[in-house]
Amino acid sequence: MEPKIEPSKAELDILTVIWKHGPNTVRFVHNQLSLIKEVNYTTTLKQMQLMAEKGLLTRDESSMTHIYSAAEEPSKTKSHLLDRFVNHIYDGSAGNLVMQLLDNKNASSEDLKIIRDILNKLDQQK
Amino acid sequence: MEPKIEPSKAELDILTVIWKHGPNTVRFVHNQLSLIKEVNYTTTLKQMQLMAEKGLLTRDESSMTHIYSAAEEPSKTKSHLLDRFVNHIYDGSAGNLVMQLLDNKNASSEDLKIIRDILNKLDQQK
DNA sequence: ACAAACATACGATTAAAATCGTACGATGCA
DNA sequence: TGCATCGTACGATTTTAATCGTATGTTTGT
Repeated sequence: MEPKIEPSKAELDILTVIWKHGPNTVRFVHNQLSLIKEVNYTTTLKQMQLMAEKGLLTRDESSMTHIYSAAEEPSKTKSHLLDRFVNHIYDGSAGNLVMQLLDNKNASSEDLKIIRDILNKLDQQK
Repeated sequence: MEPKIEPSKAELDILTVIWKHGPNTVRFVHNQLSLIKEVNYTTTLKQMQLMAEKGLLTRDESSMTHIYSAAEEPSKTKSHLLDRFVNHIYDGSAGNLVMQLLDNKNASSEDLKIIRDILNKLDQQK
């Protein structure tokens, strides 16, 4: 069983980059982060080193320039975060969450289609 | 325009109590918190005082025992948190979120019904 | 009246998260 | 070869969140 590590805010930013672009160097991640916030290179480096220690990332040290990867499948981590979110904010009810998502929010028609498709698929499975 | 204050973890715990039970005293909130975590009374007090300063809570000081309320409609705050969550974790796509919610997670049949109903309602509005 | 229980206020401390500066080894190339 | 560039390591600091201790006033019950 994997430890349920809660990535912090800054850590999540880094994970997001790696989720999106795949395993990469500190330099690359840092450049991406720089697009959305001002931060020192060594800060990103240190952060990623700590994340590797914690088990959020793994790294390949075979070449001098280390390559960092997400330790878990993105969907697994996201799923875990989603779970926590639903429990904390929506009292564990997925229905409540979706209700607000569709009611209050601007879900695109694509979103609606996707959701409908999923529901249909679930129907067929029964 | 309200300030978009990000409630911290501990603050969210407090908000959750007030959302659930309505405006209440520090003592009451503290007792509820004590059910899920160990914390000193004055810690809860201070936290709520700070939250009032920040504008997360309002308080009625007319009687000696102050009554704290959520400053915003729960749905508004939740909606804001949900929005941030979707943007951060699911790249802004509500569809992606729901997909995972229904695919990976155990959405109850009630949840599914709720979601279906919402979709139908949205259909009719068009 | 007065002690026990409960209230707020608030400074101080502790804990956790995030950032940065500096040292120093590798690499590339003029 | 030597210097600019890029890499990691790591201690130290800063910032933010969270907690607590103590002071002091109010209420309540006997």
